[in-house]
Amino acid sequence: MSELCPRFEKAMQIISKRWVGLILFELLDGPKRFSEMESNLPISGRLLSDRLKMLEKEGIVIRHIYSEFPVRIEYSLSKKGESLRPVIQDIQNWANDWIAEEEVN
Amino acid sequence: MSELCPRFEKAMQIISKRWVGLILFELLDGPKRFSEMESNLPISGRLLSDRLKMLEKEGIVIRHIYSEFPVRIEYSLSKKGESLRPVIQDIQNWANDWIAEEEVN
DNA sequence: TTCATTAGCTTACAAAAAGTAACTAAATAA
DNA sequence: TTATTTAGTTACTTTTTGTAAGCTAATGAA
Repeated sequence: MSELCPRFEKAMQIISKRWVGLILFELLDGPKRFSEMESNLPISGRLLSDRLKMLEKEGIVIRHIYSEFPVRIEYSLSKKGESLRPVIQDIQNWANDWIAEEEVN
Repeated sequence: MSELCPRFEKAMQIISKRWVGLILFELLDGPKRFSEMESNLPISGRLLSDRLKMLEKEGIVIRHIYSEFPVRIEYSLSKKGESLRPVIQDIQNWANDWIAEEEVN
C-alpha cells in the first residue's frame, strides 16, 4: 500500500464512523443533552454513548455535568469540533445540489 | 425523531460508508483501475467491489471497460462525484490543522 | 489444442460492529 | 419507603467486515 496521507486517513476514520456526521450536525446547532440527541437522531443509547465517548477522547466533543436534579449533562463542540463546520456545510451543500427528493427513500 | 435534513442524512449514508472517503480521495486524483486501487488502499477486493458498485449505483462513479488484453476496467468520477471535491478537500485541511503526527498511529 | 497467465471479481466462512430491549445508578421528591 | 428522572450499561441477536481461496474470460506460449 502506497502514500495515502495518514492524517486524512485518521480524519476519515473519525468522521466516517457511523452516526458521527449526524451527531456533529446536531452539535453544530448548539450544545445538546444526551436524551435530546437520542430523540433527535435515529440512534440507540448504546451507540450514542459509544460515539460521544469516542468524540470526547478525540477532543472534538466536550462533556459538561450540571449537578441539578435530575442531573443534566450537556455535550458541546470543542474548537477542534467547531472547525469541522465547513466539512458538514459542504456535505449539506452537496446534498442539496445532488440528492434528489425521490432517492431520500 | 425530529427534523434532520433527509438529504443530509442520505449524503452521510453514502459518504460515511467505510472506505468511501479513501476511494473518493484516490479517484479525485484521476481514473484508476481496480487492481490499482486495491493495492493503494488497505481494502480487500470484496469490499472494494461492493463500494464501487454502490458508488456506481449512486451515480458517483463511472465504470469503463476497455476490451484489451488483459481486460482493463477504469473507474472515474462522474460530475456528481467530482463535486465532492470540496468535501474531501475540507477534510484534508481539517486533518492538516487538527490531527497531530503522534495520533496517526 | 492444452496449459498458464492476468485482471477483475465472487464465494465461503470467521470476526467485529451495530441494533434492540431490558436493566442499573444516583439524586431527589412525595 | 417508594417513585421518578436522566444518563447511561448489559446481554444478546443481526448485519457488516475481513480474509483467503476460487472462478471466469481473454489471450498467448508450447
